[in-house]
Amino acid sequence: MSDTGAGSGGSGESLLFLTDEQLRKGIEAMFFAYRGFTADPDRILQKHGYGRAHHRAVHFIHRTPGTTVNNLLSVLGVTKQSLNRVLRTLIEDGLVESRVGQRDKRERHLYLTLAGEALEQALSDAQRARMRAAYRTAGPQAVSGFRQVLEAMMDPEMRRHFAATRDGDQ
Amino acid sequence: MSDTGAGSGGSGESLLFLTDEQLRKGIEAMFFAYRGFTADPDRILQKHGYGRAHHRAVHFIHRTPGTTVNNLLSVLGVTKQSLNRVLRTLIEDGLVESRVGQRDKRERHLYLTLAGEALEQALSDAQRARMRAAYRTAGPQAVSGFRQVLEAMMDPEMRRHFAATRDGDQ
DNA sequence: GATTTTATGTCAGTCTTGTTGACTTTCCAA
DNA sequence: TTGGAAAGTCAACAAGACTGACATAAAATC
Repeated sequence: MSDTGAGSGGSGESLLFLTDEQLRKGIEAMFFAYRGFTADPDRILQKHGYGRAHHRAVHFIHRTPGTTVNNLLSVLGVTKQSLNRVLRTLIEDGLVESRVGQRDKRERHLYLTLAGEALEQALSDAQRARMRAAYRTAGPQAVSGFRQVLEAMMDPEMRRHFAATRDGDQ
Repeated sequence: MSDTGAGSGGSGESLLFLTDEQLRKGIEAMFFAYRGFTADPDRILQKHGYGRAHHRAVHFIHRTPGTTVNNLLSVLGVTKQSLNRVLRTLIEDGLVESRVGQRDKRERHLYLTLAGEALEQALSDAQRARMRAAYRTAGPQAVSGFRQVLEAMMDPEMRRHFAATRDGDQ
């Protein structure tokens, strides 16, 4: 999946003249778009007294129910102290359940409670709505390119985490 | 899960069948890619004792020399107090020069010094290198789509800021 | 069985960067 | 000329990242 998506073979395709100006526009596009990308969930989170860190935790626990703390750490790329602060509040608030592992009792497996799923739903609905609108505006061709460039921009380890889940559209 | 995004009928272009799963992948792609996007500058900044906020200020002052603090505020989307702390250190360290406005003496016009330009160069070189590599990997078709989706994802006000500068590739 | 490693959690302290509130200087308009 | 608005600064606080040290329990290894 990480091999060049250029695919269609022609060597003429590699004649990509990228001026610094074009690259700068790409950089600013990432900056401005990421703000839009987080704006809707941020508003919802604020009402609950949570931050982006909580969103990320909830998102990835939803994506991979039963994931361990260590797993989550490597996906999120933060320290355990940092994650722990977030998880503690989520557990106290009854959004996340932490179950001792059966095979390995040192591990804690994380699950969203019904309340946790409800918050995840609200957050991801908002984010998906924006993503869907952007996709619709840009069209299917653009969606494919969008994903290809983003994947190529990741660090290899992140790309592994990214590719680790089912997909469906490529 | 929630509503599966099906084409709303109508025009041929809207035959975009977007499952929640596909949208979730797009969301995660943004998350992971943004980390890669900021990783290289972050390493450079750390050596200088700066953070991302400094990078953003330096970037936009470079882009629009002579911009006022207020201008910068609306682009960056933070409070003036927050920006001020960053600007103060940059001015103290001799990377940014603040000149009192001629027409309106309340305004401060911001410029990068030679040292400031040097840091900007180092930061944007690193970021452009990654962007260029991603573009090359993904191909020209993908680059166009990437930009289209990102622009569609921005809030309208950010889109204005984004579109406000010269472009070159579209 | 003893030791080491691993997984997790906690406490304390620092740093960046966001926030609000209060203030000064400057401009402009009634 | 006076009062309000705008631009910018200073101070204090909060979220959330970090490091470092330490505790506990379980698994793995010797």
